[in-house]
Amino acid sequence: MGISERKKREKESQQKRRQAEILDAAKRVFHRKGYSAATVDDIARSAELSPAALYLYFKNKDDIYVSLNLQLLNYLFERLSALEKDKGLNADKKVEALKKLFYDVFCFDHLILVNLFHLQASDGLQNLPPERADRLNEIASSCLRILSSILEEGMNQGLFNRHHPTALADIIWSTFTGTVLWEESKRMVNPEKNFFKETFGLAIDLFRKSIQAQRAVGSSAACGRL
Amino acid sequence: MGISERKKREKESQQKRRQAEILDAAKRVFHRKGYSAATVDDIARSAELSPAALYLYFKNKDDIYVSLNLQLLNYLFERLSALEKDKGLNADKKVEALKKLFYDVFCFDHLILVNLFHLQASDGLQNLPPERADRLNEIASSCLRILSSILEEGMNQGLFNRHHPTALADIIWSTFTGTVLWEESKRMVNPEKNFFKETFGLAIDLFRKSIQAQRAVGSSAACGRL
DNA sequence: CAGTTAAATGAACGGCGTTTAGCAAGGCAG
DNA sequence: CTGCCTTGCTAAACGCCGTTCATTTAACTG
Repeated sequence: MGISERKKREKESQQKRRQAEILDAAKRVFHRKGYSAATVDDIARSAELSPAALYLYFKNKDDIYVSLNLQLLNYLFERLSALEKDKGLNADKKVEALKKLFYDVFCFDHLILVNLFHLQASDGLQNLPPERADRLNEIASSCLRILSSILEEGMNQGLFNRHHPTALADIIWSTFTGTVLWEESKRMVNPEKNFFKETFGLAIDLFRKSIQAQRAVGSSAACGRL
Repeated sequence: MGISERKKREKESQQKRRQAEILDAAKRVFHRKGYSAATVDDIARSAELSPAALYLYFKNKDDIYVSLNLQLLNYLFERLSALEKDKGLNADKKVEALKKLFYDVFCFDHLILVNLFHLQASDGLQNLPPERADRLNEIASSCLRILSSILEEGMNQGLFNRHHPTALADIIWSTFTGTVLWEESKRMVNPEKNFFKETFGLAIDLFRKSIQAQRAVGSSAACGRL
């Protein structure tokens, strides 16, 4: 039984390795050709497998694609978790740290990121294995939850004016999403320019300023939500 | 010659009418099924034409789609133009008016809007007739230009702190894009909820507050109470 | 060596965007 | 009316691509 155990383990790890190989190949192809132009044949060839083989490890093309997105969301989640737990920073500093954090996520793989957002509100999520769709939603809302808890922390510390934390988190996320898409779109005309870092950095700076409680000038402190 | 002129005119207007009919039919289908699920057959059936007939009036499916988006962008452009020229509002009030303006654009056709943004940074724009692609870029950058000129006006009036106007315009546009996508994405889980107006309104309020020159913060603006 | 299982494939299927060759109807000259 | 041309449209076919299935190959077991 020890032997059959080992075999089972080896089999599983072998399968995971294949999956990872396919994902790597897919990533290369998606990079080169974009989502819709990349064919399953391309991915298969890049992975040195037959197209049919991919369907032993993924349900369909979208599934491959979403799996790549999950890698990226996982990275985002890890970074956000670490930031949330960081005792050395107050909430305001944490918001400032979002500049670098999201920039790193952007650098992690900005092409995948663009298509993640495309997927976000599209109809492409309907024929996914439900387990994968659930995981996607779960991790996305975890990230949002962390954001809003950081903001709430700031309000409780008296650093930020009171607003609905969820709404603020939505705004941060929307700004991130929109900036990635818009800057990427501009890059299709001017491929060499990349202003994501500057634009998003400025957006976060303005955002911080707009929610910071101003102790000296009393009037703004009364700002309430809704 | 008068006769052949008239015939020519009649023919052209007849063609335009067909185009408009097709676009209306396409709009209905895209609404019902979304972009990728909608087939050319669906659109043709809805327009009571054969699929092949559509290709007499549009280059391909994407072309039909982009033409719909152009209608929407035109609407946005008209509204922005009117706002820019409005003598009754100072720059700060104009920025505040963006809340309603963008909300109206959202209401104009939020499903088309979502897909406009999908298209924005995707590879779907490569096989368009260049005339259409140019028009798309042209109108989009016109809108951005108006935004940034409103902001610059505010800076010159001493209402706003100095920033790169283009960067600020990008931020507004990105926030709009991102909010539409994110709220639409949330609506796929909870179809009855729609927080676009509130979220985007708050985002604009915060944005205004963050760029307002301190002195000028009089009665009108200060806190983003909705 | 036979039997079983796992991994992978080649070939085919079906949907869909697109193209092409050709048809029907109306105008117009003779 | 007849033959011909133009205009607007279509039926059928093409080709690409995602996906599936029957089959093969290889490895392991007893």
